[in-house]
Amino acid sequence: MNPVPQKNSGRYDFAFIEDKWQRHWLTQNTFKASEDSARRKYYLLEMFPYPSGKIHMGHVRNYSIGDVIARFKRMQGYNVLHPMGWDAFGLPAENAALKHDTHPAKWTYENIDYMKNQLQRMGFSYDWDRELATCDPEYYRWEQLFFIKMYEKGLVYRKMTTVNWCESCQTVLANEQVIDGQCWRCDNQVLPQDMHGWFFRITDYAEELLAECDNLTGWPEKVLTMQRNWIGKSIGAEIDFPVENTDQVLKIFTTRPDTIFGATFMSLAPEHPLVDLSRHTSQAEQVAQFVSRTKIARKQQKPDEEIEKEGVFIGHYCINPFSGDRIPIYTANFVLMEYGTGAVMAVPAHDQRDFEFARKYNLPVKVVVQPRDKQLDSETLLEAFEDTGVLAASAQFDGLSSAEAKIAITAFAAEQGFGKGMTTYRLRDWGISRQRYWGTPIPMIHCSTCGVQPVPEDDLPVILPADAKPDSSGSSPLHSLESFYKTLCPACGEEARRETDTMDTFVESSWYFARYACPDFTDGPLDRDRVNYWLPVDQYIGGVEHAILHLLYARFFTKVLRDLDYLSTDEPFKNLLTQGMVIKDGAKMSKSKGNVVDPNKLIEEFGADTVRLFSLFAAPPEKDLDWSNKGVEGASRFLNRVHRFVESNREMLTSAPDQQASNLNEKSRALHRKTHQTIRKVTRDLENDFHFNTAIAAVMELVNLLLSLISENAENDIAPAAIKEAVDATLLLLAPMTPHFCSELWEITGHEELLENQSWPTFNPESAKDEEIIVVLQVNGKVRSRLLVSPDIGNDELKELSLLDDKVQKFVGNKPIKKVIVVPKKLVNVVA
RNA sequence: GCGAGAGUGGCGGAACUGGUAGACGCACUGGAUUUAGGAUCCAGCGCACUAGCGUGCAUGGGGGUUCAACUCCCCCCUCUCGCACCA
Repeated sequence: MNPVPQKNSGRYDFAFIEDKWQRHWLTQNTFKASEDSARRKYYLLEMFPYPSGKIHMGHVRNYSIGDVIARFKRMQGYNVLHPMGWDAFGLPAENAALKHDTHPAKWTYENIDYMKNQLQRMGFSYDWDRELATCDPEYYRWEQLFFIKMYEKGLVYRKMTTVNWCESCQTVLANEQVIDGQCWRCDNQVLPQDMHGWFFRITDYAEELLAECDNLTGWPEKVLTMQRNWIGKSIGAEIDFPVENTDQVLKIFTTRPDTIFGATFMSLAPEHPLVDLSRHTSQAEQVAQFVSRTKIARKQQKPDEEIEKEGVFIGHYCINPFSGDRIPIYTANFVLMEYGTGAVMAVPAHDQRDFEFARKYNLPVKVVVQPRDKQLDSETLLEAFEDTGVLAASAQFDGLSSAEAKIAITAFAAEQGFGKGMTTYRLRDWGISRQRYWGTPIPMIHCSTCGVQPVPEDDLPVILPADAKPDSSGSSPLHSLESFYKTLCPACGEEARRETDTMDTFVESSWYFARYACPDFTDGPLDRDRVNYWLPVDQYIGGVEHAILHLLYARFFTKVLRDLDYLSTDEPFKNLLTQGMVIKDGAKMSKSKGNVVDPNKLIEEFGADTVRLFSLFAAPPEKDLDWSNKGVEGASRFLNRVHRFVESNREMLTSAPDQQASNLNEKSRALHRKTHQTIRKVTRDLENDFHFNTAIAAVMELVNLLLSLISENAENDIAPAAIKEAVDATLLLLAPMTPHFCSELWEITGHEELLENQSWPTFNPESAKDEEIIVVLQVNGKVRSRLLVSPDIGNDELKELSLLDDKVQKFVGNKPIKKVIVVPKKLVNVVA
C-alpha cells in the first residue's frame, strides 16, 4: 500500500505563510485608515454582504478585486479607506430563526463572526476598526433620526396602497415572494389589499437623479441607461376633458398633444375613480364585472405574458375641448393607474394599442398627422402611424409639424384654461414599510387624538426588542408585543400606539458608506469633517444586480443628507465597477445545479493567494468568470514555481547588489528590459481599467523569461542584480494580488523593510526600450517576411531594406510596384 | 417588441488611436527524470493540404470602405442582460 502522500508536498507552505501575515496585519493594524488632509485620499468600497452564513465565490471575487485596488492605491501613496461591514437586517434571518428555533439576532451575529473569519482568511486589507453591522442600535438609531428629519421636511408620508397580502400568513409579501399569484411559503392565493404604508418622496428628486446621470462619467453606460429608464421621464401635456352631463373633469396625460384632434375615445384604468360614473347607467353591471375580472387577471399574469386588449364602455361621454367632439369613455385593461393620471386619450390612428382596441370595438379612427411622403386614409389604415409628421384635420393647427404643434396646442390649452405642459416620471415614491420583525423600527407613534407623531429625538433609538421573535404565524411579533407598541403620545401624553412596521432593508444600505467615515461617532450620525474628507467613494464595486434599486436609493439618500446638511457631496459613488457573475459549467453557481464551489475548501487546498490569483486571472472583472478547478491548479503551479526559484536562489538574491552594472551582457540586458516593460504594462493595466488578467499574464511572461534564462544558463553569467531586479519587481507587482506570498518572499530575499511599506515600482523608459524591433513585410497585404532592425530606423531605410528582401522579391516577381506603404517601426506593405 | 452588451483555437481569454490574430493560462501530444506520479523539467499545439520546405483558409454569416479590417460602415443570424402595454 502506498503511503499517504504528504500534504502539500512539493508546494510552498501557504497555510503557515498566510496565517503568519494575517496575524501580523491584524496585530499591527496595518490597514487602519486615519484622516490626513495632507494626503490624497482614496475611498475604496465593495458592496457589503448580507450575513447569510458563509462567503460564496461571488464575494471572493468581488472582494479580491477590491483588495487589489486598495493595496495598489496604497502602494501608490494614497491614503486609502477600505472598510467592511454587514447588511444585517432582512427576512432570511427570520426564516432561519424559525427553522433552527433560534433568534434572528443570534443567527445573524453568529454568521457575522464566521464570515468575518473567512474574510480574514482571504487576507483582505480592511480597516476592521470601522466594521459596522446595520442591526446594531448604534447604527440604526441614526437612520431613525434621518427618518424624523425627513418627515419634518415633508420627505416622508403615509398613504394607502395596494399590497400583496397572504391571508394565511397574515403578512404582506414583496413582489418577488409572489410566485404565480401564490404565496411562496404556504401556496395560498395572494390577494391585493389596501394598507397604510410609509413612503419616501424620492420622486421629489427624480429630476436631479436623472440629470446627474450625465455627470457620472465613471459609471458603466449600461447602469446609467437602466437608471434613466427606471426614472422614465416623459414630457407632454395634461388636458382636461369635461364629462358630459356631470361636473366632473377627466384629466389625461399625453406625450402627443399634437394628436389631440384624433382622439376618438377615452381609456381609463380599471381603478380610476371616474369608472364609478357607470354606476347609474345601463353599463353598471358590465363595468363592475370587467373591473373585478381584470384585477384578478393582473395578479395572476405571468411576467412576460401579453394580454389581449379589452375594455367596456362606462356609459358616459366627454367632450374634446379642442374639437368639441363627443367621445365615449371606456375602461381598458391595458391602462395603468400608477402612470400619469390613469387616463389616456385614445388616438387609434397614431397609437398601436389604441388602434387595436378601436378595430376590436369598431371605434372610429381619425388620422390627424400625415407623414411627409404619403397620404394616410383613416378608412384603410392597417396599423397606427406613430411617427411625427404634419398636422391635418386639426383646425387652426393644420400644416404645423408635430414638434410645432405640441408646443402650440399645449400653449393653447393653457391659455384657454383646460390644460398645461406636464412632465411625468415612471419612478414611484419609495414604499419602505415592512410588516416584519428583523428591521429598523419606524420611529413614529399613532395617537387617537393627535394623529401620527414622530418619536422625539431624545427618545431615540427605538430599540428593536430582543424579547420578541418571529413565530410560525408569519405575522410580525411587534404587532402583538404590548411592551413594544404601548407608549405615550409625545404631544398629549395620553396612551398611544407605536408604529410596528419596520423599514425596508434598502434604507440601511443607502447611507452605510457615509457612516464608515466615522463609525465611532456618537454626537450624531455623521462627523462632517471626516465624512467630507472621505466622501465620495472613489471606487465602488459590486454586482450588477444592484444596478437600479440600491444604487438609486443610495444616490437619493446622499442628496437628502446633503439637503439636511449632514454631508456635502452630491453623488456617493464617483466610479462604479460592476463585476460579472461567477459561473461554472455554463451556469450560475447554485445549490440546485450542484455546481457550487466552496471557498473554504479551496483555501485549504491551495491557499488564499492562489484563490485570489485565479479569480483575478480568469477573466476581466466586468465579465462573467468561468470557474475552473484546473485553472486554479495552474495558478497554484505558477506561485510554486516562483517560490521554488526564490528558495533555491535565496543566497544569491540576498547578496545581490541593487545597482545595475553598466555593462550587462545580452541576456542580462534582456531580463532588465523585460522587467521594466512588465512594470509599465502592469501599471497601465491596473490604472486604466483594472484588467488584472492581462497584468498577471505580463508578470507570468517575466517569470517565464527569468526561469528560461536561468535554466539554459549553465555558465551562470546573468548578472545577479538583474535577477534580483526581476524578482523584486515580480513580488511588488503581484503584491496587491497575492499579498501573503509576496510579503513572505520579500522578507526571505533579505529586504529589511516590509513589503506593505513599499512604493509601487516605477519603470525607466530607457530601460524598457527594445534594442531591436521586428518589422513586418507584406506584399499586397499578406505577411511574407520579417526584418529585425534597430528601433531608430528611418522610413526610407526601411523601404529600401524591404525591397531587397528575398521573400518580398519572390512574391513581387516581375509585377511593377505600384506603391510602398511604410508604417514607421511597424510594417511595410509593398503593393504590386 | 424596445434598449444595452457580446460572438476570436478543444476551453478561459489576449490584440494600443485600422498595421505580425491567438499573449497568458487550461486541456491535449511527445520526450526527460522517477519505484510511481495527479510532482517537476523540455518540446509541440488554429484549421486544411504537404514527406518536408511551404502554401492556402481562418475572428458568427453576407456585403462594403482601405495598400491593410477582430477593429470602421450596411444587412442578417445567435446568445446574455435589462425594460416591457409608461399613454
